[in-house]
Amino acid sequence: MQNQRELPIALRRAYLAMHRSTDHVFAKYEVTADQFVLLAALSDDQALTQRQLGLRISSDPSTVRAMLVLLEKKGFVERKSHAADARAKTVSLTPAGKRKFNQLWKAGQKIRKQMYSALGPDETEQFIEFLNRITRSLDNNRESHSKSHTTLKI
Amino acid sequence: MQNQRELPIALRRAYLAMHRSTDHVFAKYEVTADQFVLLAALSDDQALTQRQLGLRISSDPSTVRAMLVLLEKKGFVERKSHAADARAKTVSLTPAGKRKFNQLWKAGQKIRKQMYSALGPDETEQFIEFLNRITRSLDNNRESHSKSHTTLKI
DNA sequence: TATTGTTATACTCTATAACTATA
DNA sequence: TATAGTTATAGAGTATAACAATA
Repeated sequence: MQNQRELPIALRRAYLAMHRSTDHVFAKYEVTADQFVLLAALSDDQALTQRQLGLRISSDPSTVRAMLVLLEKKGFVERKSHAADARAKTVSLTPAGKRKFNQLWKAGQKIRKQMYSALGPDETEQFIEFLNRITRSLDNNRESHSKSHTTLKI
Repeated sequence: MQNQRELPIALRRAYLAMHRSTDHVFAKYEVTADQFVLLAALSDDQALTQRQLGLRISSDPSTVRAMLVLLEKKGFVERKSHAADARAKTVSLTPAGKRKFNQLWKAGQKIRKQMYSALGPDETEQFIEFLNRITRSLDNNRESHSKSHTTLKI
């Protein structure tokens, strides 16, 4: 184990560089990088419950709600009560939300290209695997703190 | 270039996992993960100016100031006017700040160990290099937007 | 003229705890 | 009893723009 600081610092720097570049590019579309991540999660599926959405984007229920309220105001998402479970709400993109997501996807192209071109194809694959291993190693940690290991059926 | 979402998402997840685990562990010490990063930057050197500190921890001048105000209130850092440059201020750890940093360093040991043990020694080195390449590829982008390329003499 | 830092301000994300309604 | 989501509340980090003092 080399210098014990290097890895965390490098991870932080890379993430922040990505996050801020993204925020910067998306500023004129009036959407944050985090909101984009939320829209992207919804663009995959027809609809998700708030809880599912929170798991996808690694955010708290109350954080998810705060974000949804902002995005609802802008008209990009809509919430309906879930057909089968009256406690739950399903979240989905509005047509305007889909258009916005497509815009953002294009606007973000340059950044993604920069990131991918920093690594060769094999390296990219390996890099992603490393990231996922890091994530798993830390998630194992948090399991012992969280209550429900049950309903992770995403 | 495979699925264009995978890399950014994996990077985000890994960073957030690290950041939140760290925040969680440090909560009882009443220091955030970001504040820890600032203290760590100061623990290397005798003193830094606020501007230098901002470059180290990838933060805005006004963000740095906000963080320093909080840490000053807790008695962990002190600011003095710079001997040679009356505009600048030098920031350094107080004795209490050094003690706190040492505490935090120990408290964070488990998380660092988890991260490093997810990768072998060679993999770790490679992973850090990949991260740095990603960072550089994005920083090149931002150069064109920022004013001063001159004084990056850290 | 350029740079260091401050101030005022505002916004997003985050988190906790108590709560309602439903399962 | 457990779960989905809300509410109230608070705090941290972030960023911008105008500013004073100094280089």
